[in-house]
Amino acid sequence: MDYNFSEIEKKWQAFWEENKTFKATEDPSFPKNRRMYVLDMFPYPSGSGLHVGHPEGYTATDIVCRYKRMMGFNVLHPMGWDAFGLPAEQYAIQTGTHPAVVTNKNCDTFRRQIKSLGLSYDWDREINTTDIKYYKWTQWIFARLYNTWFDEKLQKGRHIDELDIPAEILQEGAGSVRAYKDSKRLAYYDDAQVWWCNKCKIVCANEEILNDGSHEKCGSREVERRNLKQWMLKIPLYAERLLKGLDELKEWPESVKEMQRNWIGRSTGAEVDFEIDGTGEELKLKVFTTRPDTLFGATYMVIAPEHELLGKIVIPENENKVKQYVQSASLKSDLDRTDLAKEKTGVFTGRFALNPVNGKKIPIWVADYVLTGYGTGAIMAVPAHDTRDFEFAQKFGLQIHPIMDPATPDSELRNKVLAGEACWTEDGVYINSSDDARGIDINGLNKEQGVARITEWLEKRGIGKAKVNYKLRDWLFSRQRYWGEPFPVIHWEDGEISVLDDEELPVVLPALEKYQPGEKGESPLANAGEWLEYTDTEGRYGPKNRKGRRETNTMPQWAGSCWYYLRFVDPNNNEAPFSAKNEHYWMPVDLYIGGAEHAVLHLLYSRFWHKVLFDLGIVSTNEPYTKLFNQGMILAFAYETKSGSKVPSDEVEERDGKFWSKITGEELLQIVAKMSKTLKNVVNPDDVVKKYGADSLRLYEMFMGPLEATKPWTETGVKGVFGFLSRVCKFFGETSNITEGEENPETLKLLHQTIKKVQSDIENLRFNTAISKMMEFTNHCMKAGKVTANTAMDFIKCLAPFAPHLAEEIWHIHGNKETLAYQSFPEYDEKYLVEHTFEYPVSINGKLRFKLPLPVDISEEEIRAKVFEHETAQKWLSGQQVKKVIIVPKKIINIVAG
RNA sequence: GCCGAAGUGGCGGAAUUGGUAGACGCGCUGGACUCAAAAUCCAGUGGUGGCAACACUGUGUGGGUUCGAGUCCCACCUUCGGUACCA
Repeated sequence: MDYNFSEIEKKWQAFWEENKTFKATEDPSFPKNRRMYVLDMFPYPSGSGLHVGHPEGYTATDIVCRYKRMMGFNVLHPMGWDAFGLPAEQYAIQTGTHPAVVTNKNCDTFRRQIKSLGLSYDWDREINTTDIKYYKWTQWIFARLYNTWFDEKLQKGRHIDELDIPAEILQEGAGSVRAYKDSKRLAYYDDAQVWWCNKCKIVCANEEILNDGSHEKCGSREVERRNLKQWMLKIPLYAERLLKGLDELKEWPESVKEMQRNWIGRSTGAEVDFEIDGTGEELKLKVFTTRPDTLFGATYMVIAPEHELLGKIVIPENENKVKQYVQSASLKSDLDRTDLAKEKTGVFTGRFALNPVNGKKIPIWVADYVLTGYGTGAIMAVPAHDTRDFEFAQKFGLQIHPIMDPATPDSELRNKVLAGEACWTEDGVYINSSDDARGIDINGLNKEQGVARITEWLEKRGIGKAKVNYKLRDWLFSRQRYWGEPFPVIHWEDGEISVLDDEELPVVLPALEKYQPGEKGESPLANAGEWLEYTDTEGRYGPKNRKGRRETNTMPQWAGSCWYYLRFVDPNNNEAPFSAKNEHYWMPVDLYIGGAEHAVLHLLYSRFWHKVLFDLGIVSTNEPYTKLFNQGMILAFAYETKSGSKVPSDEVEERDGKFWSKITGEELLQIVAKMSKTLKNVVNPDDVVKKYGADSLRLYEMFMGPLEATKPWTETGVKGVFGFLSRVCKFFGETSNITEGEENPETLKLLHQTIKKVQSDIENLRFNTAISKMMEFTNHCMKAGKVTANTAMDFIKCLAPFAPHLAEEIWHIHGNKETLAYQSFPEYDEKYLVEHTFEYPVSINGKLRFKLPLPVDISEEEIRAKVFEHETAQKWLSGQQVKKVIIVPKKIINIVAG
């Protein structure tokens, strides 16, 4: 039979759609361990459509789903759109088109393209984060976050109504109670630092700020950090839970867990208060340190340029200098600060602090190597035992006071450290670390003992305490954009804030005439006229007829993707985000596949929301995703000149295995690079489907290499698997190749090997080797000429998850009426896999000399005898003495002689 | 700098986890079919030497452990990804 893929694929896609073959139902007859929820990271539907990178993960999950259905599982496999995002909004600014129009168009393209690949999604569950029926529930979840506080003792989020209000707060009245509650909520509204472009008058993202401190879009250097009122989420409160939870995730890649651990960045140490000298007030500077044991070596302090006490600390004479420094620091991008890493900057405030362990006066500096977002925004500097402090002290001629005798055999290094000429951060024995008057002495102790002793002393004196610190910061959860979920929030004219009751949801995005940002960098929603106004006619949130203004910020793109996996279990529910029944039925997600770029942020944010929902009893599992897998990136060949400049792929021609520029005639180098518009090396799946069919595309994506590897796309590779499918079609699609009676034992053995290999490779997501085994089997069958119907059908079932269209077609050619999708996957029988002989490789002194087929059940004695009988063995052993014979049954024979 | 992953034919990649290196596919070479080409089919294909049998050599580099190392250990080199002064 000719392989008419386009006809076959059209036919079966229509069949599956008409028959709703892949519709998932909450059928109670499947026990929990026979249900499977397989999820892809849903895409942002960009205007350029799918590229061949998308179907890689989608094909992998599809193979697993189709296989699991054949294994008798009830499978949930949904798809949707993460459709809020900046490009649609920018298009709206330029053209005045509502972003929803563009978004829907893009979704249509994505849907059409994905459907053309024959992926077995249940399209009745399609969701879209920009759908009002969806984002109503995103707002609902935000309201839950707002109304939750974190009980440190129970390590659990609880409803704000369960918060105990201290008696003194109660006494102060309703205002204080409200403020107290607000200070405990997981979501809060406060000043936060954002990048601000003075020219564009808008807030910009970190990535828009270039290395030289200029704004990517307008090129001006008029960018600075500004404080703006923002919504923030207190994710650090869940740091410990998020960290511990990683240990339970046995089926997550270790590398992803490691990245999340580093991101959370737990470190233990102490907070210490330093008195500030001579301000006339009782001012204290709080620092966090992981090395409280080195307090005796603290010779100066550094505070961040943004530190709130800076104004009070600076002495009048230094004010100008410091102001200038702070100003220049605010103009630096993070990368700029980094570039200056080797060249540390800072200025002296003119003020001194008192070292609590010995009362010595130490200068307070301001420097941008101290960050306001980490710890307390201030450090004690111990140049003798901290590399950065050492560099800084050397540059500015600050005192270096060693307090630890290094435990090192390198006496030169040791002497340098003791002379204050080198820095030592490892363990050793303390020196110069006692103060009789204050009753503290750690001389002679080691690091571990020193940390414990000093921390205990600080706590007893009430000037410090042991403290766990996290790198993880509060999550800035608002954007000054139109195309995002509106916050269900009212700002009252009296300054109070309310989150709307559930009955008032959704807050629908109003249509606008113009999508330009509002005055002072506000979201375009600030132009929404009447929509902005809110009057509390019923007195729901306070006094009757109080007037307010709606929140004009919107939520970031993360919001919709933080919980979409939950909506899929019950996507059309209008009463709740999802029913408990369906949540119990499907959750947690059994397999989650997506790109490695989401290893930290998306996965951490979504675990955070999930844990809050778990604490509130809204979901039943502690973690959302049982097994996670990161697919690798698909790259494409690109070309560059000798000098390294890139040449678009359509300006390249190949001659004699070399590459030449069509324009300059210069010889070019072939390199492997990310697909990009500028390199013109983007491969569109539509073209591949048209030329070779969806089954070939699917198969090639999987055959290229291991799923997790990054690998380059080649069209000749697609041709290769296309050839394979054509042979399959030609041989198995032809009923005259089917024979009656017993199957040939060789074929039967290879068939059962194939079944076994395909099965275990799918379970382990190693699709490339499964495919090569099927190729081997097909090659064998074509040589054999004929196979039995059983053999052919078992093989077609193995192929079905990979190339479902062709498999269905062949299945039906052989007279079957039902869809192949729910036929049971063949079982292999060990009895066909048993080998009766084994061809032993025989090595002499580790070098392979000959091969010797032997029955597997003979004794070592017999093997020995047979080996020494062999003429090649005699040749190599003549004149040698045999010292040892190693026989590993069914593996190898090695003779040691000399 | 630090963390992580990886270096195997001309190319993408296999290798039962310490036991025959190069499965499978691409490419290439030769042959069949054809007036010819494409397609298809058959055979060969790590390198060096040899008509061949065969021998030597070979998994980034240099050491080591072992009867035996692509796989384990030590040092180094290269590439890719992540990260940015984290106190």
